[in-house]
Amino acid sequence: MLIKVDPASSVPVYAQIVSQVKHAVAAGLLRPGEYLPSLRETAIAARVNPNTVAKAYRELETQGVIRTDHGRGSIVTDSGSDATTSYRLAELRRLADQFAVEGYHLGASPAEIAIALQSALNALKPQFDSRDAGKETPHE
Amino acid sequence: MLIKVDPASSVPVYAQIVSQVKHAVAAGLLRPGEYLPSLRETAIAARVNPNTVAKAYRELETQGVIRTDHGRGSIVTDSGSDATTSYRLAELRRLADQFAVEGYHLGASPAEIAIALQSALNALKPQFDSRDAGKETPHE
Amino acid sequence: MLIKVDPASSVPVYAQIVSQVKHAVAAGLLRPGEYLPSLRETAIAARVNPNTVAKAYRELETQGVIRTDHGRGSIVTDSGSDATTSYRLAELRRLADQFAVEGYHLGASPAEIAIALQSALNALKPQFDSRDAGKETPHE
Amino acid sequence: MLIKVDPASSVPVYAQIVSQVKHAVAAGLLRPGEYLPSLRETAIAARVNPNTVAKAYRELETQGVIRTDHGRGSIVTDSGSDATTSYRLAELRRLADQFAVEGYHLGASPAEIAIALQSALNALKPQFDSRDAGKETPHE
DNA sequence: GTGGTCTAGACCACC
DNA sequence: GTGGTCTAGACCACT
Repeated sequence: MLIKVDPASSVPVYAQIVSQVKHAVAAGLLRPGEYLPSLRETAIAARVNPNTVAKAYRELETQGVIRTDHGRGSIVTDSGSDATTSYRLAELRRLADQFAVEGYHLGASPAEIAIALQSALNALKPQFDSRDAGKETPHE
Repeated sequence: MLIKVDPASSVPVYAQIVSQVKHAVAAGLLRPGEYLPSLRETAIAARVNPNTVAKAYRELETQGVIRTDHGRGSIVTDSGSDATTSYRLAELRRLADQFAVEGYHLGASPAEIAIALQSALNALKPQFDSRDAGKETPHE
Repeated sequence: MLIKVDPASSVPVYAQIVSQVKHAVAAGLLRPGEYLPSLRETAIAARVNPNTVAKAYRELETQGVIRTDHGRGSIVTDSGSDATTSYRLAELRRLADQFAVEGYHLGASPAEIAIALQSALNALKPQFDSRDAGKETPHE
Repeated sequence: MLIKVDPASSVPVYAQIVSQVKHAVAAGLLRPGEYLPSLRETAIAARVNPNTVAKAYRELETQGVIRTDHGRGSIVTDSGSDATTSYRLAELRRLADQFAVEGYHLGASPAEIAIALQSALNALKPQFDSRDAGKETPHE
């Protein structure tokens, strides 16, 4: 779990950390139940202030990706949001729309856009599989 | 071309305007060559400070979506980015990856994610078609 | 709207501010639509660091008591939580239970406890009335 | 006497234990003179560090709810605070006020709030009765 | 003017 | 050891 940050970027450092942790979880580099590196550890590794990491971890907690036990550390909890289905689908549609529009303005064709997504989904396939197995067929 | 803005959102007002104009262009509500509503008009309609709209228009100009003729107004120029192909594909891949990860954390399945995208692309199909016709068959 | 803070208290300063703003709203000293004093103003008045006030305001925002417009300030929004009824009742019951237990351990009788509550509710009566009027009989 | 703890809660684990013991006493699950489960027992049952339980018991002793006999265990002593009447009433009023304000922000009506309290008091009625009998009619 | 981000560093609470 | 609170002060983004 190695976090790298670009302090010159316009996207806030804490948001970069949030994004990287979410990617790591989705990519299976961090598994549910596993501890995240401690605040200070991450702060040193990423060469940022511990407060900044704290803010990122707080944000991850409100998003339901991790859970923090005071005095012990932060644990990956994620196995899908527990939001209502209707909210999830609406949100998904919103993100899809945004992605499609960005693709359009990049000059890509619908086919190119769809292929790019397939490629991204394939890269995450193992995580989807193991999660969905845990959810839908717990009888194994 | 009606612009609505949520001042309490964490995404800056000017960025909301940028995003809405880009959506309008991608959706064909604003066509290349057409004038945007004037800065002042937009400011009143959206109940925001004219400076904020000015910033949004400036940003759109930087992104190559519109062109501003001093004293006359702003015209839609966009018909796809003129960035290099390799940059476009890399950027597209980055966006796709991000979309896939967000979908994962929302608890959606790969199929649901792909379907959401198809649905969004279909909604924009007319724009893609007319643009691609203009691009690929200039022999007309 | 005067905020006072006891830095020696075991309850965090930011939580003291949250509590005082909520009391002020419930008491009608701050009315929906009104601006809160700015971060810096409050920080100076309460003799605390602006960051501490910022944390309090952020917390009030997540609780739905205020709404913050970037660059403009924070506005009182509260006219009752928009949580689901079942959640509200469960939460209310939890708080009531806690209050009753505390009363027991203070050595108070059930009658004393009920009277103390009536007294507190009476003090807030005008606020309840105006809110409920706005909600239930908007035909006036 | 079964203690359950949520390590991810923002209220400290030791405070959760304190609160639960107080509830148990108020609810009559633990009666004056009775022994609490041993420190170690509780630690194992609640899956927490024995030091944490020790801190909770120390706090309960300070509050006058239990008494610890070295080497023998902890006994419930509580049958109401021995604070002065004026302090008790002031404290009660403070708690009532806080409860009323929280109820207001939850969107509840005064009637709903009062009813929630009655319901909570009724659940504790047997304890109040037996305690008050012991206090007010020691002539038996 | 407003609030937001980040840093540096002290001190505390919890386990 | 862990995370949480608070301060001081710089700098930025938004309106």
